[in-house]
Amino acid sequence: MTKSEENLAPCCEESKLHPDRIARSIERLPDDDTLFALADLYKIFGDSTRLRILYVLFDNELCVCDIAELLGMQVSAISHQLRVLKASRLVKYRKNGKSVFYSLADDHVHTILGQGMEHLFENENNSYSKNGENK
Amino acid sequence: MTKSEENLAPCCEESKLHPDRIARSIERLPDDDTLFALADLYKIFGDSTRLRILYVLFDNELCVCDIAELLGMQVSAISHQLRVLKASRLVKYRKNGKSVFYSLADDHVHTILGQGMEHLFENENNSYSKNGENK
DNA sequence: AATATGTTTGAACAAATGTTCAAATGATAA
DNA sequence: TTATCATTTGAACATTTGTTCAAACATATT
Repeated sequence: MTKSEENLAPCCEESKLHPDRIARSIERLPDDDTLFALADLYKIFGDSTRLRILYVLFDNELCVCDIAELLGMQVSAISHQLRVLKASRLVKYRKNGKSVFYSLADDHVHTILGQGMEHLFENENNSYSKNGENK
Repeated sequence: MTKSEENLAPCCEESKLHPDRIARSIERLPDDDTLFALADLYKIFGDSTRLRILYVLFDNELCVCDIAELLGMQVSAISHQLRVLKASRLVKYRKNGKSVFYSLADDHVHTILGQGMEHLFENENNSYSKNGENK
C-alpha cells in the first residue's frame, strides 16, 4: 500500500467518479526515494550561480579562480557550489599542481539546459518574474 | 561590458594563461534575465511535491482535491503549488462547475523529467542524499 | 624548514521556500 | 436567499539555502 492511499481526506464528489484515473496515476508515480533524488537533481539547476558555472564550463575546462573571476564572485562561493555540482556528478575535475580544473561530466547537462531554454522561449510572455530569483 | 568583467579579484596565475578560454565562456553566457528565468524554471522541478503533481498529471486530467487525495496532502498545499506550476505554464486548467481540472501544458515537461531520470539511473551510486530532500 | 598560492571547509547570517491554518472567493443546489 | 462544496488566498511558522568570513588544507617554490 502506497503512502498515497493513507489519509484519505473527504474529497469532492467528482473524484469518486474516476477511480480508474486515480489508479493509473498512483501506478505511474515513482517511489519516494526516486522522487527525492530527482527533486534534488533539479534543485541544482535551480540556482543562477550554478547555471552560470555550468554555462562557462559548457565546452571549457576552468579552474576555480577562473570561474570566480569570470562571474565576479568569491572563490569560496564558487567552491561551495562546485562541491554540490560534483556530488551530483554534473561536473568532473582534474587536479594539476595547485589548481583544480573543472568541466562538465555529462551530456544530460546540455540536454536539460537545452530543453529548459526551449520551454522558456516558447513562452516568452510568461510570468516567471513573479515568485522568482529576478529582482 | 558585462558584469563578469567587473570585480576582477586577484586570481591564480594559470587563468592569465587562458584569456581565450575565458573570452569564449563570457560570450556563451546567457544574459542575467535569461539566467534568472531559467533558474526559476528548474526550481519548480526541484520540489518533490511539485514533481509528484506533474507525475500524477502525466496523462491524466485531475481536479485539485483528486490530487490532494492521491498524494495524501492538504488541498491548500496542492493549490499553492498548482499556482506556481500554472505561472510557469507547465500546467493548464479547465473549469467545470465547482471543479478545476488540471493537466500538463507542455511536452517539455515529459522531456525534462525523462532526461532527469536518465541522469539519475546512469549514476546509481550517487550521493544525492547528502544535501538533499531525502530524510 | 618557511612562504606563497589555490582550494576547501565550517559556522554564521540573511533571504527564500513549503506547509499549515483560517478566512475569503466562486459556483451550484435547495 | 441560505447552505454547501471546491478552490484560492494571505499570514505565520519552521526549514532550507546561498553567501560571506575566517581558518584550514594541499601543493608548489625558495
